[in-house]
Amino acid sequence: MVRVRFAPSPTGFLHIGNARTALFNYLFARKNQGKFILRIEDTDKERSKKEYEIAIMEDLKWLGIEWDEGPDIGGDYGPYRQSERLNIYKEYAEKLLKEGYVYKCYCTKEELEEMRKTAQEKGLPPGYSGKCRYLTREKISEYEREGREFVLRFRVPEEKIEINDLIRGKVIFEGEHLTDFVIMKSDGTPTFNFAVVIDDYLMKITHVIRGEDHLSNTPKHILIFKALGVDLPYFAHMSMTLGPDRTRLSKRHGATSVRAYREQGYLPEAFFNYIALLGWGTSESREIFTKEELINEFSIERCHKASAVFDPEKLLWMNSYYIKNSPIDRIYELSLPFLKSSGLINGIDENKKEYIKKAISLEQEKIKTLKDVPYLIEFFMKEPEYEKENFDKLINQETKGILKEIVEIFERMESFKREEIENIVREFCKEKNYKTSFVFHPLRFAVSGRTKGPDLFGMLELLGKAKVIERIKKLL
RNA sequence: GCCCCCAUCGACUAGCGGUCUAGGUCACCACUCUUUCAAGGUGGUAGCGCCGGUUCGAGUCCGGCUGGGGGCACCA
Repeated sequence: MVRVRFAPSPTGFLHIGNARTALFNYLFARKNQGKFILRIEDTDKERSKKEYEIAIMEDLKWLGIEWDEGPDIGGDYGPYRQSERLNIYKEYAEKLLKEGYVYKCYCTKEELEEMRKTAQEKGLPPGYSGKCRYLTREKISEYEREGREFVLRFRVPEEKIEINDLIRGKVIFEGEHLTDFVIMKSDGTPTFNFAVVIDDYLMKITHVIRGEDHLSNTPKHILIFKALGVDLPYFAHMSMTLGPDRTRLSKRHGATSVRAYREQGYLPEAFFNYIALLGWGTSESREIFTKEELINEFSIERCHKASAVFDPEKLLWMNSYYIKNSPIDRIYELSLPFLKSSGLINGIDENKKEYIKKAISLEQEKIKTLKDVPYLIEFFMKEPEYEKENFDKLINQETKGILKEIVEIFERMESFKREEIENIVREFCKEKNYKTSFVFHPLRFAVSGRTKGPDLFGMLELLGKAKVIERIKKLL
């Protein structure tokens, strides 16, 4: 049984790069009929916030990434919040201490700082020198008497460590480049490197799929797995998500949280689809996939080794593509929050529902994000404002005359259907020998206050005879 | 500084030794459709980082260089 996990730390909103990691794990789990587990890595007490934990879960759900085990729904291998597993880490740390895999280190911040400096000068990694590795009994009791705090460090052996990465193949690290690292902090909480291993082991994780930034940490994890005497999971280190300047995508690059895109009016399925294409692709370079298709097509072997630049432009295109191809009911529902916050509508007015839906559908092909909707249909809901520049360009004695005649024609019409309006207006142009555009443009402007907009006749029909006539007359 | 990973159009990618005069998508440009704006259609600009090898033959295999990224914390 495949078991994978996504383990975010709740120090901010769900980041695009993390969302992609979650997605790949999710796809892999579903593809293999396995379990997808959500674990919250909140051992950093300073930066972890409950509200971010909630936000991350909300955004995952919004994306359609649902988990089988997690802090909110539980599971057989809980708890799923690291802050609630502290005694577990302590237990295993003591076991490793007893067995000699780790030792107590009493070094102070200053001593460590000094060590880093000299190590750097010697061309060694800026890590730990092993000072406390073989302390004498006397020295230990002396430190204890002083009341010095200690951390637990892993005794790194000088041996080759080999990773068989599912994406990268064989990766070899020389043990000598690793220095003794901390597994338990002086406050009794585990470090990330220790907690992941304990959790992955106890939660029976079979495949560790995570970002490439963890590749260099993996030797440490392997060392701990070995010290524990347990089997290694499979490792798969996926490429990073970069900003346009090819550095790791971060706040500097603007909107990098899933939440921001959600609030900007992106559809979850568009975001889901786009992000799957970052560092992964099919042999046909297909672009559009449903969630089910993605689950079907996904394979870890097709994951790219090279990192991928996040391209908001392409996401925008994909979003508009999904909007164009979604049923109007869905677009309507998704647009409601945006219509409300723009003040265009208050509650859900059932009477207006069909009207709004039609308005949206007239503009559907033009919507790039849901946030565009209020502006695009605004003039269907309230009186237009006439911009002076266009007014001067389009409304003059001659066009006023034309509009007057049009009003008269409209007034004589019994019904006011798109086809009829178009026929009658075109006929009018022909009779009077006007170029159609010479009539259409002022007409559009008169009823909508805009020079751009949806299909003119569809717009007139939806607005309705009375409204159309009223608006034109008001202008004359 | 040391270690690790990576390298096809501006971006995402297809390509797993000959079928590549390197294909698709976004963006860009032109044309087209048209009542505006879009959308759509058609076409176009643009790429195998460099140097050596291996081979009858290299984008594809190997090595080096260069370039980019990541890691080396009592952050995760």
